[in-house]
Amino acid sequence: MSVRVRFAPSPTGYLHVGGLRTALYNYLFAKNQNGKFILRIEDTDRTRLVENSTQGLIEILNWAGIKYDEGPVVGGEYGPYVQSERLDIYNNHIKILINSGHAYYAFDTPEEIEQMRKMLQAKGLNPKYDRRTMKNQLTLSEDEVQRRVSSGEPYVVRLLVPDDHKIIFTDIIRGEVIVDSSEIDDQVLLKSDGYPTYHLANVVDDYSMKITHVIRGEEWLPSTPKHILLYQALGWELPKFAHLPLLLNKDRTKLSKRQGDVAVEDYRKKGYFKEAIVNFVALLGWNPSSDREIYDIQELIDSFKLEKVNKGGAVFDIEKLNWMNFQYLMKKDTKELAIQFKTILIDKGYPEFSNDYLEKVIKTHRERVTFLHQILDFCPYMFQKPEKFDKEYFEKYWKDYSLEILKELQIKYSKMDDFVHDNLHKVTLETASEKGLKLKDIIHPLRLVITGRSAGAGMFETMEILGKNECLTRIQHFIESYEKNKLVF
RNA sequence: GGCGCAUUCGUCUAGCGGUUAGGACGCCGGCCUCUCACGCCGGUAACACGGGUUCGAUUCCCGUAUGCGCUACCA
Repeated sequence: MSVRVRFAPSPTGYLHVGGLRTALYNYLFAKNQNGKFILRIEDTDRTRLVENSTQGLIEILNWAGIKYDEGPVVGGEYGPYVQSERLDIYNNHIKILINSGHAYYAFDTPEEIEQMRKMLQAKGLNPKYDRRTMKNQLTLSEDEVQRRVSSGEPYVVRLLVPDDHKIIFTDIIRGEVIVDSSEIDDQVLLKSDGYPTYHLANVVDDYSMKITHVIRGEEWLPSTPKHILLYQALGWELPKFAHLPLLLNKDRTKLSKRQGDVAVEDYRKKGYFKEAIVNFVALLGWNPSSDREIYDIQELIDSFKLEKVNKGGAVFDIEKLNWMNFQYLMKKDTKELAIQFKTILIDKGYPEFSNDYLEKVIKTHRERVTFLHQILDFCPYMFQKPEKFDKEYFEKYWKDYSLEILKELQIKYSKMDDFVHDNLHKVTLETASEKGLKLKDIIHPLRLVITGRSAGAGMFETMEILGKNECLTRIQHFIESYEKNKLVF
């Protein structure tokens, strides 16, 4: 039987990085096994729906390169893939469960249930639904039940959980898990608004969509026995289960807002590459037992093994993500980066630079930043003349002879035919020797004049990229300002 | 509270009875150097605890502790 897995988010907001990892592991497993990856939207909670979030979910998944084989928009033979469009299917199964005695109608109001729980808690008992004392199909007469249902009185349908029954299942990641059914509440399967709960919809859909492996977050581990009861009640074969460890904050609580960004979209906006996020998140809770850290998506697919997923939660460490982003910044093709960078510049209102120029700037500066967009902050002087000059740097390196040398260089540079690194180095070094100075005695003041700052790429590389005209203009401009005592710091 | 799951350097992890417990991020130091970086070299730092099993436990079993999850007409 060919592998079929699904990612089944609720459209209640943005995709969480934990959700991204769940989706990714499903995807990696499917592709590794030559199976199908399905996207299903679980929108049965009408109160938490967030408009357009399905669209956002799909968009961010596409951005990350996690393509689904079946799901909303693309369709597939087991659709529809949105639960609110499958209500008939759930209702049919509810009827089957009621008729077979595995589920029953219940008519209690929320207040009555609340009261029951309080009473049980007061007695120190488990606040489970007490099916023997509440208003339901088991305590009411058949006629009464019929009357209430057909009169349109609100009702829910609950799963009749057997007493004292050990539920044992094997989780691919965790091994054998045993839960006693007496711990399990008579779960609501159909809500009074006519929508199914997660438990029912999930089981029915997984079965009818022929899902072979249920790969989901650890928070679902405690409800897996409920699902198994449902499979058994419906006489269905169980899928295999794999419960993924949680993603954690720095303080080891479940990853949440407040302690940093959790939406994938936030990271995208900050300038993280999708390759970095996918690579990073993939290695949170799993790795191919190798010393390598950098993997492209195909390599992840090729080496992915569910059995090798860790059991313990993993802290989302932004420092390592940053390092990984840097790795991809260094690795990526500069042509592609230049195109991206161009849009960043345009957004910030800069004039258009040639791709060739941008590529050169990127090549010489990317090793100094974490994000592509930071190049602009790091070397704004590559895109506009320096307006201010670093005072500390000036005071440290500008000597009484510096102006004289600068004027000499101005003349020498202006006579150069080939304004390239090696020639600039040669000419500048000659000047230094003539004056009995070291190269760096000249380079620092020169850097100040050309860039206004103390930090930057190699001076001669920088000058070569800026070009002869631009450099001479900047030197001239500096001399004028300096002599008029109009330098701005 | 009950139930479940987990526990190797600060963090991500390798390890599947015998290892000087390895790698990566971070941090610290050095080298390189025109600055800032990159890079290179080196350092720091871990098997939660207590019992077993065994010739031998990080590894297997049982407790304890701690953490997390679930305990909804939310998923």
